[in-house]
Amino acid sequence: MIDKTLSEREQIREAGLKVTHPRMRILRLLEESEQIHLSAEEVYRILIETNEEIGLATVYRVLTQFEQSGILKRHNFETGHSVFELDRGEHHDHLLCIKCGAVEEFHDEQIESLQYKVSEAHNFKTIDHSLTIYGHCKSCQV
Amino acid sequence: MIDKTLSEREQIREAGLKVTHPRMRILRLLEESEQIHLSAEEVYRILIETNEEIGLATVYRVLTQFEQSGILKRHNFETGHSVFELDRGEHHDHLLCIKCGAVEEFHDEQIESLQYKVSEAHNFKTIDHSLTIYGHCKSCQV
DNA sequence: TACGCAAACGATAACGATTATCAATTGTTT
DNA sequence: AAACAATTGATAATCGTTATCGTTTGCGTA
Ligand SMILES: [Mn+2]
Ligand SMILES: [Mn+2]
Ligand SMILES: [Zn+2]
Ligand SMILES: [Zn+2]
Repeated sequence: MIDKTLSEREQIREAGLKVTHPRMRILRLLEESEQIHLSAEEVYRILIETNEEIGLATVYRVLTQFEQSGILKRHNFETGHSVFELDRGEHHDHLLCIKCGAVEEFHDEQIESLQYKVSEAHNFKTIDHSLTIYGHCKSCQV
Repeated sequence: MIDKTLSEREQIREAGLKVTHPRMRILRLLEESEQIHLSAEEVYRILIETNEEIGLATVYRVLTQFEQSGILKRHNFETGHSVFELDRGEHHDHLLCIKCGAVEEFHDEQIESLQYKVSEAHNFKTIDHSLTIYGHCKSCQV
């Protein structure tokens, strides 16, 4: 959950992490990217293109740290690699186009509460859930 | 979708595959296992314990073939590996205990139809979806 | 039943994403 | 500015899975 009034520097501090060049650069990148959902490799590639000398290991490490401190959300779509996005505080689920890779977001309160009901009916204590709809997006239909 | 009246031999034939020893053995194992959801490594380990000389590569290959021909369903829970289960014809989703690994199944027609609505609202053509609730099962709660 | 041959097998190398290692560097506190 | 733990980046290692390839096998045909 991100308080948008916090600067990158403050967010990193709040996470209990030192404010280093790689961390600042990666957080800024996530905030400024057109693409909301980015993989570690994509973040790395963007850094390289910006002539940043940041190692791939650092990218993975920082993304994981940001996830653990709540700055980022990690998603394991069925693409073989994790993707990350800033935690904007509002839970949502995803529609993923299996043709072009486009990701759309949605939130449906009814689905959420029905999930909770299901969970209760099974005496299950929900911690998290993942709902992804796979298919063809509007522009990928024939 | 499995026609339960078909023997293993017939199911494999229907899939357009030769009836080989490894395929028969793996299909039978899936049908006779207490555990509904099994990973490739688990299938391999069970075969080894039964003194079957079936290679790990063959296990992966056969599971994938069975999936492609509709005999099995593959799930990518957030466990780092795929798990497989017989396709019993009735779609369902899962509750996964992150403590003991137990998997429970559920089906909620309301959730299904709401997902369809969401999909429609986004001009999205649904092909598949994956809904998994993560948490603590009844026996893992303090 | 034996033959022929594509299909399938199993050992193992290779792969892609991710994590671990470790010497050198850097941020923060004094 | 010194001191020192935290962090970095190059790279080795790991893990689940897939590709390779010489050998074996299922099965349609003679
Ligand atoms: Mn999202
Ligand atoms: Mn199931
Ligand atoms: Zn698309
Ligand atoms: Zn449990």
